[in-house]
Order: sequence, then structure tokens, then C-alpha cells
Amino acid sequence: MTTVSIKEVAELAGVSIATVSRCMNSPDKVSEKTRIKVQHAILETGYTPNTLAQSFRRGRTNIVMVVLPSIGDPFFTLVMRGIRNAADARGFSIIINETQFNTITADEIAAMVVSRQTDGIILLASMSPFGTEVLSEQSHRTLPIVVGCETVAPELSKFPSVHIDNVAAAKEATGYLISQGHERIALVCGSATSLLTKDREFGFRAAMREAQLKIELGWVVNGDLSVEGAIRATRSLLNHRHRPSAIFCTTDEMAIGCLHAIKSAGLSVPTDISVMGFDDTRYAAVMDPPLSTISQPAVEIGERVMYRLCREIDQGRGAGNSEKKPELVPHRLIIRESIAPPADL
Amino acid sequence: MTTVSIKEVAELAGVSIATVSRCMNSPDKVSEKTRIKVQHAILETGYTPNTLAQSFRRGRTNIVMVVLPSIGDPFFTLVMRGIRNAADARGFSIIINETQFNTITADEIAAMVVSRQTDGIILLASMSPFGTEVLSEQSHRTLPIVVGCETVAPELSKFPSVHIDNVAAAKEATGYLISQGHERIALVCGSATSLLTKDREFGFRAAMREAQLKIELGWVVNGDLSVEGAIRATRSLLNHRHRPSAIFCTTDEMAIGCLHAIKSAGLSVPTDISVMGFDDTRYAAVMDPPLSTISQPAVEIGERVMYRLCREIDQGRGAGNSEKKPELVPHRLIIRESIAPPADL
DNA sequence: CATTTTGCTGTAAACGTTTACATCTTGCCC
DNA sequence: GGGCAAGATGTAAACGTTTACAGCAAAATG
Repeated sequence: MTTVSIKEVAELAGVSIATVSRCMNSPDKVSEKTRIKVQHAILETGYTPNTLAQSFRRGRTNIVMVVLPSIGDPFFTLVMRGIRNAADARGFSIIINETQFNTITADEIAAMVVSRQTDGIILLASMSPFGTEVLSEQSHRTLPIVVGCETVAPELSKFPSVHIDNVAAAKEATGYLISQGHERIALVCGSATSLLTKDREFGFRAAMREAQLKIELGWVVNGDLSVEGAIRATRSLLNHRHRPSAIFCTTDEMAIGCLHAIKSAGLSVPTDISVMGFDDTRYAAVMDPPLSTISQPAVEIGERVMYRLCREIDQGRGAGNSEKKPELVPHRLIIRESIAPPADL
Repeated sequence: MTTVSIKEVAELAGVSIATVSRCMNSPDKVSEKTRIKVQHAILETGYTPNTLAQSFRRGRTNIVMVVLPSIGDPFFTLVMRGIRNAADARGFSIIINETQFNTITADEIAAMVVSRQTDGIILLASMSPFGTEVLSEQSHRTLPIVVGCETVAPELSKFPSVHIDNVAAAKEATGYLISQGHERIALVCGSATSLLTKDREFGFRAAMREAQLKIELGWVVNGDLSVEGAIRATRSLLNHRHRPSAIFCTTDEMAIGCLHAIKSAGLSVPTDISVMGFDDTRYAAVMDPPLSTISQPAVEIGERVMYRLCREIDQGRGAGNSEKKPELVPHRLIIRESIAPPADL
């Protein structure tokens, strides 16, 4: 049963292949009569257009690539859900490219751009700023790119982006800890090269500075975004000669590791140490104790990023005239039981 | 800067396009001299082959589709990692299709098959047996399909598969609970239409039967595979007039919800109720208490499934002569602190 | 040296679409 | 009825590769 092409439909219907093609793509350009004739022929032959040929001819694959650190992180899972929602609605498929916490290089992106397998790229992972620079020159002319979750310095980047105000959110989270009476607050965050990490760290430091609280050396621990990394980071904090009374983890995933490390050291949360997370993933509320955190509209971010990318794609590759201002979405502080005033108060 | 095609390379190198093509695909068929000439021309022009045209011409996209219930489940994340490892090694990209816990229909698969965007399909999600039947006739002739994680009745299915012995594993897990003295054991499992769920339920029932233990009505709770579903299921068990002394959850994801529901009802694990998980995801060990579970070689399953699919693809679409016997991989019972002898012992 | 073999290269067809352009039909207007 | 517009359809080129086949030169063989 060899695959049936447009030609056979044309023959059966007694028309030219052009007419068949028109029936599918612009039915208004073909007469009622022949249209139903062709319709029947299509049904009879069981014809379906060869997507490969279409992609080739149209120069469009209807595939977009999403680059992210880890699909395992429940937060990104949610963003992906949003992306997928929007993609489905627009008939796009998605290829996922996991960086496994490495910052992605311009070369790697360029390689994706060059292999024309995709119509556009969504960047949820950090690129080195240098990378961004190079890319914006080379590639954005040829392939639409939209950044999500990450803050991108607007003057640096020529890419549209969708994200929360990470600096403000981190400041708010830290501020809440301070408002509960904490003065010795540590930060467990991701790789120092990540812009997202930098922003949240910046917000943390700003809040501490404004409250005139000191950040001891070793209280800011850069790890990766994994549970295990957070366990190691927390252990080092517990052994610190100035043990913090609260730990702010810049992702819930890390907060899970943090909780575990504290509890398995025989301490209790929040009695001995308070823990703040970030992202409000589906595990946050079922942790023991339930995790205070910053909620991001993850699904919405995904949807908006994808729709934004669709706009870029539709208006022609790298038209460059689109609005590059970041789309900001709101975050929300969620108070649960993982935070209490410090014991020494 | 319009994209450069093979033609321009040919002109610059002073050869025909056929020669350029041969340089890239079968360099041994072209003389040393012209090869370096062409190499230079390629570098100079910055030529990269148009993947779309290649796919079209070769009838090969080097894309495979993975169908799974949920990328959010940490177990599938691991399987995906394995799949991706193997795919990267073989130059394949991956399109993910999430079913959101619904069983997938034959029609949906057929649609994927028909749109020739992919070279093959990996099924990690349950299909209705009927679907499998239909598919094997229609589609497997045209597009390679490999099943992972799921047990497939070998006489029913014409697809190769890679998975653990789910019946034996569930039996073993239940057996361990029994060996600890438990006699009132409940099961929290996924949708009743899922083969995987059925197998594990079957193993559970077999172990109970062999130990001559009674399964009260309402002790087997079918939900979805989500945390929330497990919370609801567990609550119903806690309110059961014969409250079980142990709960076996057929995935860790559900065990997380189960733990939460028990603890937030004011009971303690394992003192009041023991909990057994399944999958040994990265959260299992950091739960409170750490979760006893069945470990599957998830990454390996992914890799083997993908390699299997590569074999199918390479030997020509649906050659049909390939070995269809399921590849069994070993599982392992992991004992942690979530299980203790029942209080009434 | 004639013949065959070998190795390399070019020619051109093919893959299945889409689409600009040409052609043809029909009906309409003056 | 001649001319023309509008609408429907067909013709053929184009997209960028791969590859069967032909051709040709050089090397090997007798």
C-alpha cells in the first residue's frame, strides 16, 4: 500500500494537481462543483498531503524548538504545558532541547537556526550575555526567537520576552522573611552565570541592604538547580559558624532538597530554620511543612511566549520591527507553614 | 543575506552539484583533490544543507515522536532522559506528545503516522487494547512503533517493547508489606484502562491471594496518576470503615500525595500507616519519611526503547520480520523508612 | 597498443507540493 | 455581435536535494 499523492487524486477527479492543491489551501478559488468532485476523490483515495513536501515547498515546518534547563523541574513542566496549549491551538509541534543546567552557547543556537527544522525558538534557558549579543546579530534576522522566564536586559537583547519581575519577586520574598523577624538569611540559588539567578540574587541583596542586614560570607550558595545540589548547599549552610535562621531557595525544586537536608540533620522547619521557595510548583503545598513560595503564572507564561513566537513567525522571519519590550506577568507571594519567626526572638 | 544552496557551492568550486552532494554523503566516492576544493567552497560560502529538502528527498525527518501521559512525572522525565541520550547519539530530534492521562486512541496515532513528520513513534502511554489491534494492522506497516514501560500482551501486539515485569514487581512490593506483618493493604493506582495499572493491580491481587489476605471493597482505588488524585484516593481510604494499615501506590508521584494526605489527617507514616511507592524517582529518597519503592532502570529503558526504534527504522519501515518479544529489564525493591510493622502487631 | 577495468564526474530525473502565469469558458455590456 | 471582464482551470516552473545512469579519462591488463 504505497502512499497516495496529489497526482492520483487529480487523476481520479479528472482535474489537474493544481486544482486539487487549491481545494485544500484556498477552496474559494475553485468552483463548488469541482470542489466536491475533488473531495470525493480525496476520500476515495485516502489522500493526505505529504507534510515533508509541504514543509519543503513552503519553507515552514510548523515545528518550534524549546530550549530549557530541565523538563524535570515541575515549574518548567507547567510552562511547557502552556507552550503546548498554545502550540496545539496553532498547529505547531514542539521539539525540546534540554541543556541540563548548562548555559547554552550561541553556537548551539546557531546550529539550530541553521538546520531549518524549526520555524522558531523559545529560550527558557540562560545564555551567556555574550551569546545573546552574537545571536542577535547573526540569527534573529533569520529565525524568530522569544525568551521566557528569564529577564533579559532590554538594551542588550533584541528578543521579545515574557517573564515576571524576578528582582521584585525575590525582594518581596526576602522582605517577608525579614518582616517575620529574621536577620540571618541565606540564599541557595542556581548557577552564577544564569541571568535568572542573578536577578533573584540581586533582589535578595537589595532587600537585605535596605533592611541593613548583613550577609555573611558563605551565605549565598551557588549550585545547580537540582535537589541534590540544594542538599549540598544546605549542608554547608548548616555547618556555617553563623548558621542562618532562614534560607531562601530560588526554586521550589531546590527548596525540596533544602527541607530534606535540614530535617535529616535533626532540625525542624520552621521551628529551627525557616525556608522560602520560588515557583509554587505542584509539590510546594504537599511538602512537610508546606512551602511558602513565590507563585508564577507558569502556564500563562508558556502560552504568552508561544503566542508571541507565533506573531514573530507570522510577520516574517526577523522582521525586526516588532515590539521588543518585555511582557511582564504578575507574581504572588504564597504564605504557608515553612516560615515562622526565628527561635531567638 | 539569502540562504546559500548547494548550487552556489558547486559554482564556486567549479564542480557539479552532484559532486558537492557526494562530498557530504559519501566522501569516498570523490577524489581527494576535488574534495578539499569543495570543502573550501563550503567554508567560504558558509553552506549548510537545507534539512527540509533533505528530509523531503530522503523521506526521512530524523524526528521521532514520544507519546506519554505526562512529562511532569519524574519517572517519565528519567525515561525521556534515556530516550534523549540515545536520540542525540543517533542524530534524532524528539517531538513530545502528552496525553494528560487519557488513553490514546488509535485514530490519534494514525493521524501522527499519516502526517509524515516523524520517522517513528515511542509509546509510553496506554492505548486501549482495541486501539492496539487496529493500529497494528493499519500503521505498523508504514511507521515503526516501539512501546516502553507498558506491558503489552505479546500475542495481541505486533510492537516491540521494553519494560520491567510489572506484575512481578507489584507482587514483590506487596509481598514485602505482607512480610512486615501487614494484612490490611490497600492499593492506590491509576486509571483502570491503563495496561500498566492493570498489571500492577494484578500483581497486588496475586500477592494478596497467595497470602490468603482479604481485599475489602473500596481498598483498590483507581484515580489518575496525579498527586491530587492520590490525595483524594487516600482520604477515601482513611475514611474507610476498615482502614488499611498499609497503602501501596503504583507510582511515587501518587505516593507523594498519599503521604501528604495521611500526615495532614494527623496520622504518621510509618507508625500509623505504611506506604509503598513505585518508580524510585528523585523525590523518593527526600520524602519525609523516605519512601520505600520499586526502582526501575528508567534511563536505561529510555535508551533501549530508542535504540530499538532506531533498529526498526533502519531496517525499513515495518519490515515485520523483527523480533517482537518484549525486552525485560530488571527492577529492584528499595527499602526505606516509610514502612514498618503495623501498630496492632 | 588495444582492450578492459577502475575511478571520478557530470547530466538529468525525481521527490510532492505550491503558485505565477497562461488559457479557456462564460456571461455581460454597449 | 464584438469586446471584455471575471472566474475557473490547466501548464509548468520552482523549491534543494539525492542518485541512477552515462560519459570520460586514466590505469591496468593482455
